[in-house]
Amino acid sequence: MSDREDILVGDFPFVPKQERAQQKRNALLESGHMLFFSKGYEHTTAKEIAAHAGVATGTFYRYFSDKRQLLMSLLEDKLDKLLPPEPSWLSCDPEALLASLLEAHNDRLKEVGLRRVLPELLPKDPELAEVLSVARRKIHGRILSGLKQVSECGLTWKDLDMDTVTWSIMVLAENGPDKEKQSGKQADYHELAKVMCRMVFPPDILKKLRTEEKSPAE
Amino acid sequence: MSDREDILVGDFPFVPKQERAQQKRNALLESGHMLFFSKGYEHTTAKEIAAHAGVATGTFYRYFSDKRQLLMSLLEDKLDKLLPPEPSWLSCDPEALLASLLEAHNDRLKEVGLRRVLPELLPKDPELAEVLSVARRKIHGRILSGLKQVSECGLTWKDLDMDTVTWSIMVLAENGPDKEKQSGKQADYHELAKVMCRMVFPPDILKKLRTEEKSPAE
Amino acid sequence: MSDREDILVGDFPFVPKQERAQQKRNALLESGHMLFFSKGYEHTTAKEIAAHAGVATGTFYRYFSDKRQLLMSLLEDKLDKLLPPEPSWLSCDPEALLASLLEAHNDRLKEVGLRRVLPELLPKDPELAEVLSVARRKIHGRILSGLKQVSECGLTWKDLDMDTVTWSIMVLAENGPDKEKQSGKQADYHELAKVMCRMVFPPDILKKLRTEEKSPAE
Amino acid sequence: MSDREDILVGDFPFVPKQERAQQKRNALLESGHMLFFSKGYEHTTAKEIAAHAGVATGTFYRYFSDKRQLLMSLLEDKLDKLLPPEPSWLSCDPEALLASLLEAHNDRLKEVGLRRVLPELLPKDPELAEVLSVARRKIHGRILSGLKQVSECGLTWKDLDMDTVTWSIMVLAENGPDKEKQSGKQADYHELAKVMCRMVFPPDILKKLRTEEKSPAE
DNA sequence: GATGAATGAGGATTCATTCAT
DNA sequence: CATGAATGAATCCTCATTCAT
Repeated sequence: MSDREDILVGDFPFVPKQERAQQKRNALLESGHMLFFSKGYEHTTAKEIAAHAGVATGTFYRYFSDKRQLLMSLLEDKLDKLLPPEPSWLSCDPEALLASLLEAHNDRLKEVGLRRVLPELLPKDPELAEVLSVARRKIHGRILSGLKQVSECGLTWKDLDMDTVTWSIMVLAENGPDKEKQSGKQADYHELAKVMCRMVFPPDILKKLRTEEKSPAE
Repeated sequence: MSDREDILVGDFPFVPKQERAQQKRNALLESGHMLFFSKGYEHTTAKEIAAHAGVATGTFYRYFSDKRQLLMSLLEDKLDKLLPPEPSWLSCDPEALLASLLEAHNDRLKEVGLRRVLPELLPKDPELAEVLSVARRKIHGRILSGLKQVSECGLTWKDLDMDTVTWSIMVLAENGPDKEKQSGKQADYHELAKVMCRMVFPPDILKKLRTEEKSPAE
Repeated sequence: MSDREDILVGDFPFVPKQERAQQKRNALLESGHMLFFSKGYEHTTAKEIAAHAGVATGTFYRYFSDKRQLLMSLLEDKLDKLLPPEPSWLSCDPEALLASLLEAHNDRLKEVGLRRVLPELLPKDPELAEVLSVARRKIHGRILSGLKQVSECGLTWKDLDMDTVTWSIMVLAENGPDKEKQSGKQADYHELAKVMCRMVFPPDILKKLRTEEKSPAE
Repeated sequence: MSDREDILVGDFPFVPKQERAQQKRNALLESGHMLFFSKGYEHTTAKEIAAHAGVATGTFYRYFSDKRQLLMSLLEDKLDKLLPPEPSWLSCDPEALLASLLEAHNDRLKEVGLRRVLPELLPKDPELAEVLSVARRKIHGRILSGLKQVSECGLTWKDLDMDTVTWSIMVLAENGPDKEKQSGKQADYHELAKVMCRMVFPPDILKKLRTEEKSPAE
């Protein structure tokens, strides 16, 4: 890939094997993702994935031991990207924070893509279930840790269990945007953020937080 | 079927054909339900359902044209039972009301059983999606109508959109109890009810409601 | 069946079992015939035959040991009816005779109905093949015997083998009328009769025969 | 593929994929042909065909979408080979000509092999019927065209319809040789040729034709 | 005798996975 | 390493036949 190499070898297969391989692997992952999402896991054949990725059927099995493993690789990829950033409610407008939390949902569209296939597999695949469970616990933990910070400052409802609140936020965020077609009635982002904030902050405190948040900027 | 006959023949095999047939049909529905729930739709074969119901493979096809049709029958059965009763927040302790709403979830265990298979099929089956969508709209409408009553009395938060609140309640109720295994962290009923109430009522009004509710009993 | 019985029992199930049974048996045969003809043997189910005959599935098996046996019964019925009458070429206009031979084909429509299913079964069923073979030999024999009469009078071509001629007539008659759709070009009855006569009689003899034939009537 | 290569590599497994595939496809066609012929279409399973061709069940479906398609391919193959050569009655002994026409029957054994399954399928499969009809029309046309030549020279019977004669020849040729088992009485080639000639030529003309035909050779 | 529900073997077809080239 | 043909187990579904009522 260095200049010299280019000069020496010209255009000859200069893409290192590794790189080519990675390309193929990724193409397969992409194809798998898209096809699993659009047709479901069982209805997607290895042949299709390979064809869609532009490789031969057999090649699929050079990169993945089987269909399931491709799915697992997909999960590893995606689950990491799902982890929301450690939220710090105090440093910004809480509603704005939730905006980002819900915006993270855009990337979560992909996860939902995976959620599409999970119900199909979870009961048959305890390992998969475990992987997923771990991921959700991680997310839960991160949200909870943020809530605890504000909670310790006495800024949250005293009578609500932060654990339950955390769980509620998570569930609402997960089911929010794209479930619209199922419910017929879609939740709008802004209103949803307000409802979530209400679960966390008493109205007066929230008002103060939103005001203060502007001050530091001054 | 007359009284006398009953006395004379007791329970002797006189069950009418129709009844026998219904029994079998139900056995198949039951088996389908359980197997779809525990193994997923795709992983359940007609043969298995039949075997589990104690009949031969061919018998399955006497009662259902195929797996999908069994699922649809299951849905028709269950969806009706899912409709929560029109809630009247004023006539009782709101938290108690939510208790019942969440308790209705026990029956909903079955629905959740179905929900288990729905994500697997919804994208592939627009008809199914429509059926489900109608059902959810019905539920949403019923909850919302209850909220509007209290809202018109000025008892709810003025700054929250009741539609969004309705949707949140529905989602939380749906995902509540049995998702525990996926989230690792389970929501406890009582706390969940409190959170839900907070989305609807300002704390002082809720207190009043709960107190008043006792008065009539006095 | 006696008068007295009629008087005694009035209108009560007075159709003797035997008669009722015969009716059903015939209904089944009819239905079998029609369905085998229109859908083929393999594609016709016992259930269909029964339904079409207005009886229950099980009843089918009271009258016939199985589907095949119904077919055999059908054959016995039909094959007899196929036997053409002993032809006597001298007693009438040969072409008129062939008219009747070919007209007998109208009734043979039914046989052709059977021919429809035969190719399907012959290779699997040597017994059936034998039955059919016997029938064809019978027909062949009868035609041949007629030809021999005129042949012995020296009225036929001397250089043709009557056996072959017989066979040709039979084949042409069998494949004649209704095969039209397959050949696209249909044979017309009258012309076909002329061709057949040419295989048997020299033109001058035929002319004489047709003239003489009128004389006796005078 | 150069000469040298051939010499060097000999017959080493260099058979191109295509060739191997063709081999298999042909094996399947062969097996299908033989089995359809010996057991009938309905009684032959895809599995059997595959087994007989020495491949696995699934392989069958790589080459043919289903049983029916294999049959259609068979037809395409065979029907072309069935077309008899344009006959020219004047250039040779008519009976010799018919010899060849009937000898073409050897290849027709195969077609008859197909005819074996056709009656089974024709009524159920209009497309198949059409294909066959076209083929028969072609054959009919070719025979007729030959007859017209001699007819225009005034060499044929004046009172017979050449169309009907054509049709008769075709039918006799088609049903000739292998129907023996059904009729019990088989037509012998030579005699059959004589009968056919009689349908076309008056005896004296035929004699002349056969004599003339020798002169040119002198 | 009649009924029709139940049976289960059997055929068509698909697809994950392997392996010779 | 890539290829894609081959495999054959597994599924869906049908239907001839039986048998309890």
